Amino acid sequence: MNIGQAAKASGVSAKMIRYYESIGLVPRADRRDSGYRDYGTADLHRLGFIRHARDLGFSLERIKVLLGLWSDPSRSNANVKAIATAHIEELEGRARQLREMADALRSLADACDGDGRPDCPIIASLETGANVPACYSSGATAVPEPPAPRRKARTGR
Amino acid sequence: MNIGQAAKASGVSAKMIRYYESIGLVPRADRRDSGYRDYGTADLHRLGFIRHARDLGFSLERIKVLLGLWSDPSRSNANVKAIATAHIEELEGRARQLREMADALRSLADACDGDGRPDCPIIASLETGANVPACYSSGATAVPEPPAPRRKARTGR
DNA sequence: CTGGACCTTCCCATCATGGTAAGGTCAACA
DNA sequence: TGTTGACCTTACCATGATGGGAAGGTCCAG
Repeated sequence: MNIGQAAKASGVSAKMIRYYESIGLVPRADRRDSGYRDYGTADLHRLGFIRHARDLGFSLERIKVLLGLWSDPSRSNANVKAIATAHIEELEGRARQLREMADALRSLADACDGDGRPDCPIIASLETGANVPACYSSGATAVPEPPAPRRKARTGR
Repeated sequence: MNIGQAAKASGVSAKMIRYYESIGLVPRADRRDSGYRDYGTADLHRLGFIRHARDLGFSLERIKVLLGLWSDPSRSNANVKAIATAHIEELEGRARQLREMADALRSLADACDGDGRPDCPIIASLETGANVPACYSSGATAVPEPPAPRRKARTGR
């Protein structure tokens, strides 16, 4: 089976299949005399596994671990569950963050008339930072230089 | 004010300030004789605006537009609101997708005993794709070759 | 005058994916 | 048989937003 066929069958693009091979996520494929890669059902199975894991948002790094567990007949489902749980928390954290942003922005948008005049609470909040969640801890204008480590703090100049 | 000072005051790293300048998001900073960039309150204000927009998840591309509207005294708040609304939908879409993944994975994890044996519904679902949301439309094994465009469909070789 | 905190530019890495270009292979059809 | 065009190969570049580091210049307090 050519790489294009494998791609269609597995839902992983040919480009990605080659990439996965290059980073060692899948073993080097068999080659025909022409140099074409040749895939069998075991390869398809593995590619499908990878695609499903990607569909669940797993990073390739973690998928590598999952593949190892998959092919380990003496694996512990506790290990698998631990990886899954960690990943769930990451997903939920990211989702929460996005939701926070969306909520904050929606309340700003709700306060905006959108009647064509320049007056706009959205712009105003971007100016001042009011009602903006500051996801990256910001620091900046908020904290007044916490423990002041040992930086020279070159005063303005 | 040096770039480091501006970074601390605005919450945007020096690295990013230079990058924003290089892509034209902020105007080229004034330079002192030494070649050092020199920032004033207007610059800080602009950097703060950018940071707040980033905190709301706006892309630099969209922030460029928002900055244009910000500095346009005859802007229409309808334009601003439209950008915000589009962005809210994007954020919610992404959040929904992450949440879907998390939910799907959580139900798999809940079905996994985690008792140390190899038996694992998480691994099983990754193999078969059952209960995996297939966020990228997958196609693959699901659809039976939709309208079959006009591809030769090299049957397996 | 020296040390070290700061600045400059330039390049590289991330993560997963897509695009393109230059060239080789394969099968179907005239 | 030759042509056609769908397919394959490798290699390189791009994305978006950010961080890291190197090599070298500037500034100021002690």
